[in-house]
Amino acid sequence: MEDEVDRLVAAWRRERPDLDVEPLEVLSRVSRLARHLDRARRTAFAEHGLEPWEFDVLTALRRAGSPYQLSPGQLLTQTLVTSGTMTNRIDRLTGKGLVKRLPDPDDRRGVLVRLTDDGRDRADQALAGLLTHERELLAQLTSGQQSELATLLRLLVAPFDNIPG
Amino acid sequence: MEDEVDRLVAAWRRERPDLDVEPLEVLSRVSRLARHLDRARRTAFAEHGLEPWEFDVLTALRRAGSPYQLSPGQLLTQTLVTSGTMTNRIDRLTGKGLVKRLPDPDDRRGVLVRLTDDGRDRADQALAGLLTHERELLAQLTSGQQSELATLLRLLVAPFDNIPG
DNA sequence: CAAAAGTATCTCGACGTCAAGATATCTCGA
DNA sequence: TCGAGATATCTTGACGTCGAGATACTTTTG
Repeated sequence: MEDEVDRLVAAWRRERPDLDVEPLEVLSRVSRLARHLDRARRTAFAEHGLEPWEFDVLTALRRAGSPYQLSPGQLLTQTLVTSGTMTNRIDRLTGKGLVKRLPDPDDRRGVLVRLTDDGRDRADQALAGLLTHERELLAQLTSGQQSELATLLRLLVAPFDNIPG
Repeated sequence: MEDEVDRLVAAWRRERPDLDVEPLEVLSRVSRLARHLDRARRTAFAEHGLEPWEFDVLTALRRAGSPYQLSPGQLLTQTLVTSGTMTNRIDRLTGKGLVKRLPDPDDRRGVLVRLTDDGRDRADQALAGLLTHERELLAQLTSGQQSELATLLRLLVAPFDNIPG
């Protein structure tokens, strides 16, 4: 089965036969697949009335474990957005009743963002829905191929995740 | 070597031991790797004074082959942005002298966007630079592992690329 | 040939993000 | 204890994208 990257690589080999475009076979596929996944996730979350960014914030809190609260600072290191963006996001999630701001008892500069019961339920439901959709996508691969793929991808990601940057 | 996804999966198994989060082992790694690649590309392109979106447009024209021209409509299907965005991009690339608009001789509604000589050189240089950087990232893998990875990824991407959507 | 439908591109207003700066508070050494 | 610097969060203005609609032209239909 051919994909867009096969066509992309063929075009480059025609126009730039002097170049070795082999790296694109892996890395362009990673980028394109990620874009498709983003769209699929948007669809999956919409079934639960959530935007992708809402899912990101709610699940970060959910993973923190009871009582499901983190500081805005912790949230922005986990979600890789800037502080202005996070303030805006917390405002909107508060407006929807999915999180609430509490004063940090130990630091009067700080606040704690806590999941409401509704927020926790929505996060749990959206995660279950996401996993259902993702399992379908992976049905293309045998279980052995899936772990092979996970292992190879870990080799590529680990340098980024472990060397600060 | 452990990565962030190992930690993410461990957190979910602790908080939601009832769920099978296996799909995240593959698909979260794809998304995270893609995000890291975006940042690495931004850095690589900056060495040639280009933004990622500029690279996307210029290389689409470059791959079209001589005389390096496409309609705005063809460009927006290739780059997956909306028409308003493409108009804006062509405006800015024209301002930098990397492309120019020509009237379409066969359709007076249309225009053709053509690469200038400078634009073609910049696209060629940026592509070569990108490939150099990407080869370094892939040095983690043997050549055999790279083709294995490409094959597995193609299986996942192909359904998106071949079924319209 | 004329009207209707389709197509190509551009315009415009709303929105989310970022980056820089503002404010309030905390920490630590002198 | 006081002040300098660090820290946590929020505020603000600029920017790029999207999506809906406008405009101009082409194609199809009767």
